[in-house]
Amino acid sequence: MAQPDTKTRIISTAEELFALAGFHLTSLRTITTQAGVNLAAVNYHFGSKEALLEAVFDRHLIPLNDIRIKRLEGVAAQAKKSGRPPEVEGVLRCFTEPTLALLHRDSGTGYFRMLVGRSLSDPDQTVRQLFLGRVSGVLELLLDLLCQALPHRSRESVSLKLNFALGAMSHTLIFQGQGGLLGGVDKGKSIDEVIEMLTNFIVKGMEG
Amino acid sequence: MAQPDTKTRIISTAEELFALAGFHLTSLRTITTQAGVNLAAVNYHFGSKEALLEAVFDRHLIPLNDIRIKRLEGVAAQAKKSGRPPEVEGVLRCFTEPTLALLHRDSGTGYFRMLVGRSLSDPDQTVRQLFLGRVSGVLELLLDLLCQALPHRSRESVSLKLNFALGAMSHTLIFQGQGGLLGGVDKGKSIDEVIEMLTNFIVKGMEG
DNA sequence: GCACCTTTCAAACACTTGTTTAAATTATTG
DNA sequence: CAATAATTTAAACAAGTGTTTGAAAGGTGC
Repeated sequence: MAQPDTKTRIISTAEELFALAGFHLTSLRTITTQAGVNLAAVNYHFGSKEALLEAVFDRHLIPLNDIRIKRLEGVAAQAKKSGRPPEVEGVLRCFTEPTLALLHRDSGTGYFRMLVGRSLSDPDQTVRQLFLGRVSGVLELLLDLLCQALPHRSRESVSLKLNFALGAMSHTLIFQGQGGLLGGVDKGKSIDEVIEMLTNFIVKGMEG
Repeated sequence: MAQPDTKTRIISTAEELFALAGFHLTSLRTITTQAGVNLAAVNYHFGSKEALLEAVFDRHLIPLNDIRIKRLEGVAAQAKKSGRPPEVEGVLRCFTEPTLALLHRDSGTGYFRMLVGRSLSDPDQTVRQLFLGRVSGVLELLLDLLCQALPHRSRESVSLKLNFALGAMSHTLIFQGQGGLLGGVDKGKSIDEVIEMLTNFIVKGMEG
């Protein structure tokens, strides 16, 4: 089978290493060696290490955001047409389902899943900002719809609860599939069960 | 006012910088300069940078764990005496309340709060392991009690939900007090309100 | 064939990192 | 006070970092 081209090989290797060891702890020499390319290839094809991280984010995050936005806009249009506020669960699923789909192994996003999970709380400001800049738009749309779905709650309360939900989500993206925090969690649970349980957890917490 | 001794000054400065910029992105030179001590002081007093991180963790984490364990054991004893399983909310509060108390500004743990919030999902394996090794005992005790409180749920399910709850908690520790993810969250909420809302969120999600 | 553009390569660049050393200073103890 | 121990200091160390350079190699079109 033909090897992917240099650029793709670098992105894939970087994605894996960034997810496992973090952005700053992963050196360009480690990436290029594992990818089987020359050290200078990163700066030639991407310009800098930071630009490489952006490319890693964009490869899967742009399609993911497209899906999330389309679904959210669908729910918004539906609500407008019917004249009734959308349901909390329906709104949340627009966001959780495409995101948690990253947990599926066959989607080829195993390492990207971990990277996303960690990025929001990454101690490195560069990583945080690059990531947040790519999701804040979706999050604001999500927040707007949640406020419609919970008209008796203040925007501050809804925003706070959304933060709780995002924390539960990103934590799950990191640890699910590698045994959970305490180990042995995902023995008896299929990925779809995990997705359903997390969605239910968030919906209950949001509505309660 | 007399300055704290060298060791304490290093720990406090390191705590702040580790929380803000992460363990590996914070150099010993930055720490020692800001602390007003000589570069070699870290290796003299602690032995290594990693040992310094351990000292930072231990200063607040040991007392915190003592409180959490005492409260959990209290609930366990109470349940045994009464012959009835403990309540979910009571068990969870043993853990959440002392932990979220880190959010209070007057406790002098402002930066430690962020450090704790990030440590579980830190991309640096060293940070993760040092932290996890200090909390796994409490987490297992917590899981045991939660299983008693939810006898009709499998241990896997309870463990999974506990992971959701921990994600929401650590996320809150990071972002609360600095505007939340999308900004402007903590305008209208007191810290005690936040603690109550998070506890309620977790309890509802756990029971549901 | 030649010329042109893209890509690869080894080497070096300037810089930062954690750690160590040995001398100088301060504190403590007999 | 003298002597011993504890601490602080400036300097150097070896190793690793992202990036740049200029030459070599490969591909494409005329």
